[in-house]
Amino acid sequence: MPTIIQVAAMAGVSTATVSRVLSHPDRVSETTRLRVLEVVDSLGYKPNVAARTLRTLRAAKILVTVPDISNPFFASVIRGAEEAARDAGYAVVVGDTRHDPSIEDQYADMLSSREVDGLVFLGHRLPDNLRPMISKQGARAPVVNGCEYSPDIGVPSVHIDNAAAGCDALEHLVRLGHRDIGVVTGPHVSPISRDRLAGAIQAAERHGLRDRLQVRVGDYSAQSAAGHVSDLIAQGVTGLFCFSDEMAMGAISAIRQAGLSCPDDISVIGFDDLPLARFFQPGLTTIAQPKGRIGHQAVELLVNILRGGESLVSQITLPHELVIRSSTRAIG
Amino acid sequence: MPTIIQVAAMAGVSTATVSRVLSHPDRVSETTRLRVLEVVDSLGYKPNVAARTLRTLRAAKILVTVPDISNPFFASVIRGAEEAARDAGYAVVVGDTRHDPSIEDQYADMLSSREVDGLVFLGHRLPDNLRPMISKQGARAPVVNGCEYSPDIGVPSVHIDNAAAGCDALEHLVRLGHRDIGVVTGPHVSPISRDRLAGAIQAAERHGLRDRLQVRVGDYSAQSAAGHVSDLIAQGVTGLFCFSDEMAMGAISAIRQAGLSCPDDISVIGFDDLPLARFFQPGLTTIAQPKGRIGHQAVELLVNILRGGESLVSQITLPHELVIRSSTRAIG
DNA sequence: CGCAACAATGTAATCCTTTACATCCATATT
DNA sequence: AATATGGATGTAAAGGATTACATTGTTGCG
Repeated sequence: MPTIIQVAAMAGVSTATVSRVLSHPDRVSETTRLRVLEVVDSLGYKPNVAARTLRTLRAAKILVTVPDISNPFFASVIRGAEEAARDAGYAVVVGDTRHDPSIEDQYADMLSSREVDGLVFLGHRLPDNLRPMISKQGARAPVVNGCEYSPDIGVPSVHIDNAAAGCDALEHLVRLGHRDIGVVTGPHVSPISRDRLAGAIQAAERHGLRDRLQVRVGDYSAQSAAGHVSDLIAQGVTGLFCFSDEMAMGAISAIRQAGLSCPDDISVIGFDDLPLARFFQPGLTTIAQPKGRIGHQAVELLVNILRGGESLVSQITLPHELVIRSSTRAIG
Repeated sequence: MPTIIQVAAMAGVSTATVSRVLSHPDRVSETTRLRVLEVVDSLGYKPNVAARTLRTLRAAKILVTVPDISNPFFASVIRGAEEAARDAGYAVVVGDTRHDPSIEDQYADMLSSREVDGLVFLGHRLPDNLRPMISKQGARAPVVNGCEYSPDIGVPSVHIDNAAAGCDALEHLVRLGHRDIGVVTGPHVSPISRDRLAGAIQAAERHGLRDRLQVRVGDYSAQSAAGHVSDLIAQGVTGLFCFSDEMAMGAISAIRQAGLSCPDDISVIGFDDLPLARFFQPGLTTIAQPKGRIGHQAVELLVNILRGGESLVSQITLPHELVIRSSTRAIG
C-alpha cells in the first residue's frame, strides 16, 4: 500500500504538497497539482484514514444505533440518516442493540474512543456511559435521539407528535362509529408508547369512552398483538388501535384465525405506514411517520452540533398523517 | 479527553505499561495493573482508536454494503453479520448503495483507505475499484460476497442453491396440479435470479411445461410484480412464482384488485420467507433462506481471511426450505 | 532598479498508541 | 557466591497524514 511519502518522492515534491493537492487543491499550482494527481492515480494511492483521523480529530463517521434492525421502520429511518450523512461527508456505522443495554453501552463507547464523531440513537434509553458526557457538554454533546424522545435526558431529538397521532387514530375509529375500542401499546418503558396512549385516552375521554377502552401491552411485534386478540374479541371490541403496523398485521391475522373478519367485524388501525402496509390484505389504515425525514433530520442536527453550529434546536417535531385504507370501516 | 500519557503520569508508570495493562494484562504485575486501572477509571480514559489503528493496521471494522437497506431480507442478513462481527471483535459499517454503482465504489474506497478491514457485499456487482485488489491478492483479498454469487468475479461467497430452490418452487406448483405457471424474476443482471429461473425452467421442462411457462421480469419490489399480474391473468396462469416475498405480496394484492382470489383462483409462491410472510393474508408459501446464517457465515469467512486463515473455502452453500402456507393450493 | 507582497513549496512538529529492544532486579541454580 | 534466568518496566521508534511556520521565487510598484 503506497503512502504519501512514496507519492511525494515519485512526484518530486514534499508530502505537504501532496497533502495539499488532495485537501486544498487551490493552494497548489496547476502544474504540480496535475503531476501529483497523476502519480496518485498510477500508484492507486488512498490516504490512510486512521492517520488522518488521528491528526484532524475527525473520524468522518456517525454511529446510528437501533434497537432492532430487522424492523422495517428503522430500516427506513436508517436510510434517511445514511443519505444525510453521505451528503455531509460522513459514513454511517449501524449498531443493532437488540434492546440490550450492554450492547448499547458497547456501541456508545465508540463515541468515547473517538471511533465515530457522533451518535444518533433510535430508542428511548440513553446509554449509561454517555451520562457524564451529556451532563458535562450539555447540548453540545454530539448525541441526538431519533423517534423516541425523553424530555428528561436532555438530548436533542427528532420525532412526531405521538400524543396527537394517538388521538387522531382513536378519533378515526370513533368517527366510524366504534365505541368499544381496544389499544395494543408498546412496552411501558417506551415514552412514545406512553404518549400515544395518553393521546388515545384523552380522545376517548372526550367522547365519554374512557371506561370502555381496553388497553393491552405489546412489544411492537406481530406476535405480541396476536396474543391479545382473542381476549379483546371476548370483550366485544370492534375497533383496534395497534401502536405498530407489525402488530396490526399480527392482530388481523389472529382475527381471521378466530373466524372473524377485518374490517367486517373488527376495524384495525396501525402505526408507521411500513412500505408493505398498502399491500397487506386488507390495506392497512395507519398513522404514517416520515421515516426517512426523521433519520435525515436527526443526522442534520448532529452534523450541526459537530460543526459547532449554534442552532441549539433541541426538539424537532415532524408531521404525521392518517392514511386511510381498508382495514377500518364504519360500524354496522 | 485524557491520553495515555496523562494516565501514565498520574499512575507513575510509562505509557508502555499503561498500554500493556489494557491490551496484555498478563504481562503486568498485579499491583501496577490495579493502580493503572484505577487511574484509567477515574480519568475515564478510552484509548484513541485512530492512533491504535494507525499503529496496528487494524481498524476492527467490517463494511457490509447492501443494495437496499429497506428490504427486510437484507436487514436480517445484516443482523446475522453484525452478530458474527461483534463476536469476532469487529464493528459493522453498513452502506446502502441503492443499486448505484458510484455509491458502491465510494464505499469500496473505505477498504482501500483502510477505514475498514474487510468488505461483505450483498449484491452481484463487484465494485470496479476493487478489481485490482482482487486480481492481485486473489482469495486472500478481504472481500466476501453474500446472497448473490458470480463465479466469474473470483470472490468467496455464501448463498443458497438458487437453481435447486427455483426448481423446488416450481415442482410444488406442479405437484398441486398447476400447468399454466407464471414466473416473476429479478433483474437479468442478477445471477441469483438467473439461477432461480434456470432451475424453474428445468423443472418445467421435466414436466413438459416449458412452453406454457410465462416469464416476466421484475425488480424484487411489490410494485414491479403487481404490474405484471393483469397480463398474466390474461394468459390464463393459475400458479405464480415470484422471486421475492415482496413481489408475491404485490402480486396477491393485484390479483385481489382484479377481482380474483389467491389461492382460490391463483396460487402464489414467494421467496425469502420474510418475518411478515406468515402474517400476510393468505399466509405466504415461500422458499425460506437462512438469512441470518448467510450474514453470519459471510462475516466468518471474512474474518478467517483477515486472520490469514488458510481455509480458502470459497463457496458456501446453505440449505433452503420450502415453507408451505396458504397462498398455494391444489388446482380445483 | 530595489523592495514589498504574495504565491508556491518545503521543513518538521504533532496527533496517540503500540511494541521491539534495553534495562533492572529478584530468584533459582550450581 | 557468582551467574543464569526470567519477570516487570522503561525508552524510543515507528505508523501516515496534516499544518504552522519558514523559505524561496515572482511579480508589481515606486
